[in-house]
Amino acid sequence: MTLPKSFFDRPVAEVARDLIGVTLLVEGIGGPMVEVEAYDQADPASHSFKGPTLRNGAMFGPPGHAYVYKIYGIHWCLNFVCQPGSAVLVRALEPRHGLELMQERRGGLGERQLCSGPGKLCQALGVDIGHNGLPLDALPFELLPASESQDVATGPRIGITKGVETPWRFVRRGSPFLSKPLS
DNA sequence: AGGATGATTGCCT
DNA sequence: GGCAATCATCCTC
Repeated sequence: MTLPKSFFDRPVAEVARDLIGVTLLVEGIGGPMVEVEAYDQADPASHSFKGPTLRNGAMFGPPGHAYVYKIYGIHWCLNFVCQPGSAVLVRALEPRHGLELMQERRGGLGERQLCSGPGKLCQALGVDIGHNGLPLDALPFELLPASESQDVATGPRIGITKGVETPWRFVRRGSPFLSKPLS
């Protein structure tokens, strides 16, 4: 069964860690997540740091919904809203379901390059602003718990200039599908 | 009303 | 390793 909204109504770093290994499907396309990052309102790197705005509105809505935004005018990024002002950015997953469609959307690339980054993942899964605010416990989303315990490692988040000291990047240790090695 | 900027990616040297 | 692409949002005047 797909994860209930209550799964997200917890401290964001805890949710982020527990999401490693959880299978994310959008219209049946996706696979187990191997890299996520946590952001909360006290965090200067977070979109929610300065309070609600038009863009980040979903981050202040109820837990268990999607927050989608466009970055650099080009790429979409998918987040899972947790407690108010906090969310988990989905950065990479292991392509397992719907490989053919993912490759078509991404331009016929190898498996390693299909979902190894937040923008790539959204392109491969067909996520865009139309998904902003949608509940995560209903179609087109499915979130299926991992069947085995996961070897999770943490490190500094990618691509931020503030809040760099908060080690809220969570990865499946040794996964070949990360956006970057842990370092 | 105008300008700086970004939780990125891919192409070029 | 360096940098351009591309634009809605947000902040300042």
